[in-house]
Amino acid sequence: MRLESDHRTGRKEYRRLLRRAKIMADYNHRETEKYWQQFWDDHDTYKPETQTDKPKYYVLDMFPYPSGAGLHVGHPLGYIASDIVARYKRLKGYNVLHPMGFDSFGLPAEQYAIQTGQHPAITTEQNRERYIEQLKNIGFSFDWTREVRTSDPNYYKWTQWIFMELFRSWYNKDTDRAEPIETLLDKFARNGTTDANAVCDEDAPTFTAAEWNAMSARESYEITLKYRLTYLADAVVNWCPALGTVLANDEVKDGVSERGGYPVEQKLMRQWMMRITAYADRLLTGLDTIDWTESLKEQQRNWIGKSVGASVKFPILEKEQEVGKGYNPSSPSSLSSPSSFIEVFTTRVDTIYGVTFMVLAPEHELVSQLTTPEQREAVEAYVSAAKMRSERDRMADTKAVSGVFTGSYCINPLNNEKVPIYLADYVLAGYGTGAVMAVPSGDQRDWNFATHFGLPIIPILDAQKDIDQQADNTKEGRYINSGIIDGMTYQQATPALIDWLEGGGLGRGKINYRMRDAVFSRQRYWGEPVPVYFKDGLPYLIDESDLPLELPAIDKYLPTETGEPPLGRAEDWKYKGQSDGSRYEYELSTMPGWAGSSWYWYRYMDPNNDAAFASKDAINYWQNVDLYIGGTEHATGHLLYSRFWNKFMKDRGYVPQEEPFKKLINQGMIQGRSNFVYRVKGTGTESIAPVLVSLNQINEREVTPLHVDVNIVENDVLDIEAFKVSRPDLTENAEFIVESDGRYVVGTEVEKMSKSKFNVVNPDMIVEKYGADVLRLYEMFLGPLEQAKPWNTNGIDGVYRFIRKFWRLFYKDNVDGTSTWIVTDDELTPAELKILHKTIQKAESDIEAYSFNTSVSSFMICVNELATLNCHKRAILQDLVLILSPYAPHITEELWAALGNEAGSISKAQFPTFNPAYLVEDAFEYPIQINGKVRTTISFAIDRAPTEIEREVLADEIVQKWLDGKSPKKVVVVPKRIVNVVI
RNA sequence: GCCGGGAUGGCGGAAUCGGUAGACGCGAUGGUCUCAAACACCAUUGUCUGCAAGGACAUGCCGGUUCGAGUCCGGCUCCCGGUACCA
Repeated sequence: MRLESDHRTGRKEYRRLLRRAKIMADYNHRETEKYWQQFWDDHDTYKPETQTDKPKYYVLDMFPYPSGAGLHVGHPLGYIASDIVARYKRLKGYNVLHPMGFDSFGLPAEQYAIQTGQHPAITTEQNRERYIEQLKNIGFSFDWTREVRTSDPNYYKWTQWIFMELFRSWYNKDTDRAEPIETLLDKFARNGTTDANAVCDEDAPTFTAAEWNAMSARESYEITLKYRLTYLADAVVNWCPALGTVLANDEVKDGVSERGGYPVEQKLMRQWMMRITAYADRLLTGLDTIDWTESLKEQQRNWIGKSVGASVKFPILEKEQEVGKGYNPSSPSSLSSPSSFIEVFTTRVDTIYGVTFMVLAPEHELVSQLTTPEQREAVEAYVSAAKMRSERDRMADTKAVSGVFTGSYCINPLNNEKVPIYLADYVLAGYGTGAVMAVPSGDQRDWNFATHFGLPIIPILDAQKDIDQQADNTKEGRYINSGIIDGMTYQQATPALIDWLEGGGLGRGKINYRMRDAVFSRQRYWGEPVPVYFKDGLPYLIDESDLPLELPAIDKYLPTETGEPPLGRAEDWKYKGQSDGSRYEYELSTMPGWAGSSWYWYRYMDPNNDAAFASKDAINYWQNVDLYIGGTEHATGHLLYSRFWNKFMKDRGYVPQEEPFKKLINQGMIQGRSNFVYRVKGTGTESIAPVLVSLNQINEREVTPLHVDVNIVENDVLDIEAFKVSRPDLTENAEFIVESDGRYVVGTEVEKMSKSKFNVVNPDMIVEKYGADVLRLYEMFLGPLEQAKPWNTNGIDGVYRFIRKFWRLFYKDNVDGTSTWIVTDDELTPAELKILHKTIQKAESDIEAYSFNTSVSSFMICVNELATLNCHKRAILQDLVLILSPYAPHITEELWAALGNEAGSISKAQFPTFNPAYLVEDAFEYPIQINGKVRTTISFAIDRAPTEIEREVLADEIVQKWLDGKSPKKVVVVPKRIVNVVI
């Protein structure tokens, strides 16, 4: 545009044109960013090389669930960090795999389908497209040609295939790995169960080879089901009778369904399970080999919850039996059947003489047998009340003591004492044996229970203190009241007791895990169908050639009238038997959300393979994930299941690495920052117009806070006009009481980011206004990656200014609206080199430490200092462009080309080399402390001897003043750090 | 309840090994430029006290170790994540 100050054009108009022209000449992020995004797409810039000598580097993000609300500013936080690492590693000479995809099965899509009748595949696809568009706008260096979607039949074919492999495998404790089921059958045929050291169901029978070989096909098949790594068992679910469906824990609030508010009860249902407990020990020890944060490893360790203890059998006292009258607890007859004793697991077998009662979970299988007629009514009431409480409520509630006596007794095998049997809901059926031997002197919960029910509290260690006030769980001192261990120490007592118990067949040393086998069925539609059909009541795998078993169409996404899962609605959905043409019922449950995400990092290696989940070549090249970034909320779910499947696949020879994710970083959650306007109470009714008062003008007024859209608020000041337009319901005829400067100041609160709180900030608006580079820099600048923080755009202008200041190192705006390239080839000064190399060093060490916020600030310092020095020299700026490029890929790609390099080639360049020679200092400014407080600073040469420093410091005028004639007690000189004079 | 994490100016945060608390940025205040605004630039900005030089206080709270503690130890408070069917 040509501009002339023409006499016919008024001065005002001229300036208006000038202003427009100036904006145009300034850096235009919209055009530039679009241009390079298109360029990268067109040139497959970020596809890894296939023929290369470069080392590989695999950077992975936890893939998102494509929700209807679209990508919000919290999602990109981790993606930006991983993208910076990916781009940095390319500059460092690695062949980088950096893919993205979608975890596209899940409850919200199904919930939406229930409400609208829309097939979840359709809404999921719409959401996916929106996510991709939003992700592309941010300039990530993903190789989109490798995108995976867990709900795509070409993907879930392999999820189903892995399920089948698990079904076809058992865990051999001798080799400590999973093996094909055939090796187990082989052992059975040769030696029966004697040398089959397997992880299996508790009720798996023992048999000889002859017995095995004589079994019918059905019998032996039934037995193998007890060994497979995926198997059917009863598990507790949230059953809502009114909705006729199983609910997720998320859908249950305060014991009633979130939808409708109907009562929810705990119900046992037949479910597919995963034998993850077989891997408990390897999941534990594997943690020592991977570079994850200690806190995350600790969470997994606690989740697995290995405890070393003993299991002990307490014989049940038959009604007619009397203790001491010919009763022999260790006689074989008293322990002959599983219903003749109660088995407990304890980590403190040494406290067994302190047992004064037994507590069973209300779900314990012996409850009805143990309940005496007099107690039946009370027990039944207690059991049904417990059914209404979730496991978490039961664990959390430690204040209220509740329980009920069954009327029966068992025998403490050590001292033949009669022990009353109670039920209490703090004992969980799923942990240990669902029974606890209660030692009130040593366990606080048992102590509370004993006190409440008036049961005796027996001291067992002479070191126990104040046990009439509270339990004392000490292991110190010597045992008292303790029969065979009287006088022993803890270290002596435990082995002595275990020996005694083992000798009598009454117990044994045992390792117990808190972790339970994982429930793998969901009574849902939008998940992978389980590739199983039922014949005569037994499950069989479908033929591998029939994979993928695709989701059938159904009319409604609800359970059937008879309470079967939604797949029961599918018409004519039956498995066609092999030869005889008969048809069989499919499994009607689907897989849980974590199925598809437990192996997806392998699919990215070779996403379009039809013959395998990924080719051997691809897996052998990429091995495992070098850096994985995602939220801590996955600590014990996804990250544990993924490690489990990975170990299984390694055992079966499909993958080479024991652990899938070498290094893991958790990004903190971005919370919403809600804004509020305040309506004076009593206004805004039908007859009274609303009065809306600014935060600092509320004073004595009674007000109701109302959420206001954060997108019409800037620096906590409301755009009143925009508010009126967007919310006429709240603002019709409204009176606004504003601050003295005319502004309306809103209130704020940190909450979860959600549509209903009007606090969702969408990255697209930021990208449009400030550009993707600014969004990327700003999200990193916000604070440490791993820390949770509320989203707040208050500081984004600073980053925006930084980008323009950076641009002005290259271009100067002219008065006529054009701009001039001002980069020179002048020689560099030591000061400039020092600034540059300080920044190179900082950028490199920060990126290696994943401290992205501090490197952004070092870039700001660098640009500020270069601007102050008026430095526009090519040799400095070219390196600066390179080190900034992982953070701000668009503007740097533009400037890289402007500097005369090949377009689009910055990601193939080399990261500048740091040279420490430029940073050498010859003096250090010592802070001088008097009694730990800095009073002055004095500069000394780097190599100055501490004794000389001490002498000069003491001679210093200010130090003399503080000494006030006294001589110092002590002088601490730490070279290149500090001097402290103690008076 | 249990497990894990966190708390530093008006705000986001920095201080990497126990060594100058508050880098960098936002906001605010004053100024330059402008008819005006925006942009840009300059200066000030933890609190209290003092004319000033300076001094006192200060990293959620209480106590300890140390020449020296935001950092290490003991005891609390509050907030966040997970708690087995949200992903």
